[in-house]
Formats: sequence, structure tokens, C-alpha cells
Amino acid sequence: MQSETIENYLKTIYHLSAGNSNIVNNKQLAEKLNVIPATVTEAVKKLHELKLVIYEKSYGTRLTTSGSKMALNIVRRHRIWETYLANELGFGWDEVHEIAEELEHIKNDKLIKKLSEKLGHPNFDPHGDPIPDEKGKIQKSNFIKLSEVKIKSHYKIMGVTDHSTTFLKYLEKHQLIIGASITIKTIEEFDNSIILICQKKEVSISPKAAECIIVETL
Amino acid sequence: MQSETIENYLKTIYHLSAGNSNIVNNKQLAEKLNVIPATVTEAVKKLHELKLVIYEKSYGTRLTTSGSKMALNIVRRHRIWETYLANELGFGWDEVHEIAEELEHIKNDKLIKKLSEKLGHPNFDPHGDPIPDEKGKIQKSNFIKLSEVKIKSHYKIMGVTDHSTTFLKYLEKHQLIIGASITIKTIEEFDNSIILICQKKEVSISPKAAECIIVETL
DNA sequence: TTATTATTTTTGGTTGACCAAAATATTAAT
DNA sequence: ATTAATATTTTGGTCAACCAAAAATAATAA
Repeated sequence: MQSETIENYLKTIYHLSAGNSNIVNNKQLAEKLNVIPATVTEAVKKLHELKLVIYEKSYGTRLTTSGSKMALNIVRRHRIWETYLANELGFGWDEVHEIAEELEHIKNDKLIKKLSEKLGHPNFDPHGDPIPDEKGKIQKSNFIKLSEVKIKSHYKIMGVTDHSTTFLKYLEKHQLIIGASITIKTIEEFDNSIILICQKKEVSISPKAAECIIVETL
Repeated sequence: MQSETIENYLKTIYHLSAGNSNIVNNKQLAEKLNVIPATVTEAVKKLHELKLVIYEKSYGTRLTTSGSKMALNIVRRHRIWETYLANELGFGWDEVHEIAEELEHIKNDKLIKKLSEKLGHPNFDPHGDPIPDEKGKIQKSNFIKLSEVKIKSHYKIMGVTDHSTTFLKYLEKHQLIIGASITIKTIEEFDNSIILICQKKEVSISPKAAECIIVETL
């Protein structure tokens, strides 16, 4: 198995299992990786052989300790590059994800070390996502999804979990900026839309979008 | 054909034909690309189909205009990255080549543009090799190989054509530094070694090494 | 100009990553 | 518990990039 293929599978399993070692099924994986489920079956069998995942037939796949270590390393590389592109090279935070998808596969520890150094060893990328350190440790915080907030409370927008250009454009349109403080006004009974105050403006956010926005409890 | 494979073939053909459209043969190509000649035959046939090279059976291969354009673009990316790694990230000039071999395949024009911009649009990389501009134009200069110098003349060391670590270590050992001024003392009749003065020290350079060192006539 | 050597090409085969369609499992619904 | 709907796996096959060995071609030397 090619190292880039392995990395893409591990990374995707990691994301789908939400960092924990939750079980991931073939269909989800196939969708994210743009292949058909049959291809995933083949792949996870091989990853099992390599002891990077535990694959249980017709049930699902989860990362082993060493698979998880590798995944965290890829996530680190990705997020370091994203941060570097945004902070040092002046890319917009809606542009960096795509480029980082390619850059993350360059395997040179010294390179990542230098980039991290230059950035002052950041713990979060421009999307607000945490950057694992060299050992894979993630700085955890009291971040929750916007869909989980309580009414009348105050939060700070910290990041997103969807990096698609369409979603980032949506945020821009609604003037939701990373770092902005928000107050939850109400939550619509009808459709669970969240009405919040951001930069003095009242904004309505759909439940789908709220699932993808990370806020910090203030 | 995969884009990375194409790029590696074009780049190698470019280098072996010394920038001109000289004919390159399969054996040379195979050696540089670490494949067997039979594999090269297959590949150049396909590149011919793609109109990136002109391949004449049992004779050799040369770049077409569009193949040359692509090759120059790859060379540009490679050298921009080398320069960036050395100048902005503090890598040694003997380390950058290897990393740039990977980075050169990331296709994002804006990225290279930003890097070049940050570097002040350099025309030469840390090895002294010229960096083609966006249009593929190479800044030419009165550079010659150290093996072609005249006795008693003065030159400046501008770069090398061999980027192997062993060679770069050799240079360091002989205190040959990019940018240093040198004077040719004599050329040994016996073996064509070049005796030169560099940083007040007398150094003897073998013909083989002299082939790989680029100097500028002062 | 033939013989020898070197290079190139052809032929047949492998491996990795994929797919389509058929066959099994699993899960959910009646 | 049986059927229907979903998800998974198996089977057979493709395509790109490679190799080994044999055959063909070209270059060089005798």
C-alpha cells in the first residue's frame, strides 16, 4: 500500500471517529474518500494487516494506537501547513485547506518542526481546530458545537468542522468571524434555528450550519 | 498517466538535454529515474501521444514546446522551494534539494507566486542555478563551468550542477562557498586538476568536480 | 563487412488502487 | 418472524507503472 493512500485512509478514519476510537463504517469512509465501499473493504483489510486499524468484518473499523499516532501526525502536518499558509503567506482561511491536503503528505519531520517554530508553536489552526503536538497530544478546551449552546449565554466563535468553500462563504456572508463574541438570543422551536447576536447584528443560523461551528463558552 | 510521473519524466528529459532540445536516450533516462529502459520506452511513447515529447523509435526523445514549458514550470517550482527552504526556513543548502523534490509536485500557481514574492522574485536558487520565471524565461548570464576557466583569471563561484549530498559535503570540506571570488593559479598538465585561490587558501579541484561547479567571469 | 557489444523494444507478468455487479450480511419495519 | 431496505463482501476485471527475459536493432570494433 502506497503511503499516501494509507495516510488518507487513516486521516479519514480519524475524522469520522471524532478523535476517539469510535467505529467507522465502510459507507461513510467510501463517501469521504470518493471510492465505492468495495474498495474500502479491500483497503481496511490491508490496514488491519499493517496493524494500523482493527477491522471487524461487516461491523466496522477503528484505529489502533499506532494508527492513531500516524493519523494525529497527518492532522498535525495538515494544520501546521494551514496555519503557515494563512499566517505567513497571506492566504485566506478558505483557501488553505485544499492546498494543505497536498502538503500534508510531504514527510519530513524537520520541515514541520521549522514551520511550527516559525509560527511560535501554535495550538490552533486558522479554522480554530487544535493542532496536535509532536507527540500527538491535543490541547483540549471547553469548545462545543454551536448546536449545543444554551440560550442567553455568551460564546466566542473558535472554528469550524467543515472546510468546504461553500460553507466558508456562508460564514462570510453571515459575518461570522473567528474570534467574534456572540450571544444566543433564542432557539426556534419550529426548526431549531439559532438566533444569535454577533457584532451587534442579529443572525439566524440553521441547525446544519450550527453543527459545523465551534464556540468556546465564556 | 499520473501527473507526478509525467512531471518527473519531463523534468529529467529537460535536465539531460541541458535545457536545449537535445536528444535524450532511454538508458540515461532509465538511470536517472531508477527504472529499467523498457519502462522508459513505454513512458516516452505515452508522452509522445500527449504531445509533450517527440519520441523517435530507437533514436531518442526530446521535448516539444509544450513539454518544455511544463518542464520549466517544474524546474521553477523546484528552485523556488529550494530558495524558500534555505532563505526563509533556515535549511542548509545541502538539505533543500531532497525536500524540494516532493514539494515541486504541488500544483498551485498562487502558492509559487506567493513564495516567489516573499523571496523578492529571485533569479537564482541557493545552488546558483537559475530560476525560470512564470513564462519559463531563464535569466542567462556569463556563467561557465569551472572546468572551462582560463589560467590567471578571476571568477566568482555561482552554483553547482550536482546536488548530491556527497558533492556538497566535498565543497564544504574544500571551503568552496557560493559567492566566493576565486583566482585560477594553474591547471595541472598531468590530470587537469585546477589549482585555485579561494579565501586566500590554495585548493586543488579534480576535473570531475570542476565539471559540476558553475562560476561567473569577473 | 562481419562479429561483438550495447541499446532498445517486445512480450508476458506483477502489484496497487480502483470499479461494477452479484452474493451475503445486517438492520429496520411490518 | 418474515420481508424489505441497507450495508458489506466477493468475484471478476481495468489501468498505470513497473520488471525480467527474450528478441530486435543500432553502434562499434576487428
